[in-house]
Amino acid sequence: MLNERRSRWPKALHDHDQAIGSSTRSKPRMRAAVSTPAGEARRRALLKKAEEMFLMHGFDSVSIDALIGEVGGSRRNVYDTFGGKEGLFEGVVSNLCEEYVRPIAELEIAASPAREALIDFADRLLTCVLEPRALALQRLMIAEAHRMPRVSHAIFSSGHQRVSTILAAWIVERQSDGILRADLPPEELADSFINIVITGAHLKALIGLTSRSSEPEDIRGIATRGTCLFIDGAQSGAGKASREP
Amino acid sequence: MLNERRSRWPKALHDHDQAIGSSTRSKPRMRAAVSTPAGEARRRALLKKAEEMFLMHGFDSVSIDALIGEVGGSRRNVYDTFGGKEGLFEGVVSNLCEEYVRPIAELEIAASPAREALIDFADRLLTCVLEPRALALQRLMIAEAHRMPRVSHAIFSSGHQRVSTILAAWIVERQSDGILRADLPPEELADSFINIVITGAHLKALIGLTSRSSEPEDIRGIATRGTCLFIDGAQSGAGKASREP
DNA sequence: TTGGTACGGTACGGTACAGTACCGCGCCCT
DNA sequence: AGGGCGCGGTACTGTACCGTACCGTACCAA
Repeated sequence: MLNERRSRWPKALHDHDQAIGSSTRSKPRMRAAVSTPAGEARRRALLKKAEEMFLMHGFDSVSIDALIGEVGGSRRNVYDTFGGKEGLFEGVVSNLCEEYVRPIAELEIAASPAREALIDFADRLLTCVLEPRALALQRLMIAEAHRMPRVSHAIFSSGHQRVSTILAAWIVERQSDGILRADLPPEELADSFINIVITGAHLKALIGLTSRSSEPEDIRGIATRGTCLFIDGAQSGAGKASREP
Repeated sequence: MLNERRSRWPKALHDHDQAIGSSTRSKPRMRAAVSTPAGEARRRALLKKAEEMFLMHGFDSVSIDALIGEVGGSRRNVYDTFGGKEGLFEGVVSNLCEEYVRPIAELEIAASPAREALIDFADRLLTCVLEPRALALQRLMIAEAHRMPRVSHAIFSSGHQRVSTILAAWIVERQSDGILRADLPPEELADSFINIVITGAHLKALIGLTSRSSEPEDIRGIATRGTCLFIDGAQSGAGKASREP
């Protein structure tokens, strides 16, 4: 039916790995996990190069032969270390996700002044999101969503959820300070802010439509302009003529 | 090196197709273009099924055998009619692009009242963009951007450019009416509007993060809320405290 | 009727890849 | 020093697919 390489792969290596040292048969050549420091170094080298190649070309277009040709070593080693191509891919994606999500989860917003705090927040968030590796990872997740739907979903929603929560908490306080209008729920304001400031540039960059953004000054400009418009619409006292029950 | 099936394909069929009926040699079995009405019907059936399968699974994961298995006929016919798998793909994508871009290019905005006109515009635009087939096409373009960068680029930029132009023209008039603030360039306001109202939902839908949007009432809600915030920030008289030279 | 044409079915050639088996070398530990 | 283990290199097996060649058949026109 469909191409979908995976259909050819046997379920080996993980269905009957009850014992390693017992060796009831001769020697099934089932090498143990990484032990040697040299092995660990090779493992890291494989991961590093595989990461680069997967990010650049996607899962299907990278063959283990090509990887071996770049980083050296033998195919056998890849299978023993990662359990196959998918295992390698999962290792790569796992590392990348952690690397991508951490700085976003650690973002904070200064309490005041509101405008500068928001601009700064948007600036740092945009910088995280528009990082070339981050963009490549997200393209990879979109392209390979059918292969790992859970992870693909998680990486986007966790990032967005986290940011939205941080921002909504900050907005609640600004609302009680009387700085931001209180007639809109903080979650909606947070999402609007993200949409205004982040998502446009994000989508353009994902698609590759952007000419040369992701330069720090461009990011600063996007953050500043978006924040201004948002504050004008969200500050206390706005909404006199445009809201209806 | 890399998988990239295309590297195996010869350049045939389009490099030396000077004459069809001349047949200086015996019979190279180069069948003519579609002539029979039955042939046309089969051609359309092939396009239709190929479109569905490409949209669902992407280029690489659809084999001509699978297509033939679904729609009947022989592989030979596909090669004679479309000149190979890539020709078939281009035909599919070409049809889809036209179908996708036309309603967007035909969008218009009522002159007034501003709020309702914007909401209505956003509503119709969102409806176009969030159409399941449109989303599938865009995912396909993202996934296959390396195969047809020109088309992939064009479909996004033409849509965005067109919308931005329409909107900017409308904004200019509202600015001269004194309804919208005139201290910001209309293009910037137009892009901000698109970001607020369209892009967030668009990106979420592309990624598949959205739970059940693209229902008409959801789209209406997104359009309404986004437009309200935009108008509050963009209407004349806003920006008293947040802009700086 | 007869010849040609359009088309379906099958087989073939060629390529690429995943995963496995086997051989042999060098290093480390005992 | 010696044996085992880790590991690289190569060959092999099996699968999938693209593109083409060949053959047989149904249908249409002269």
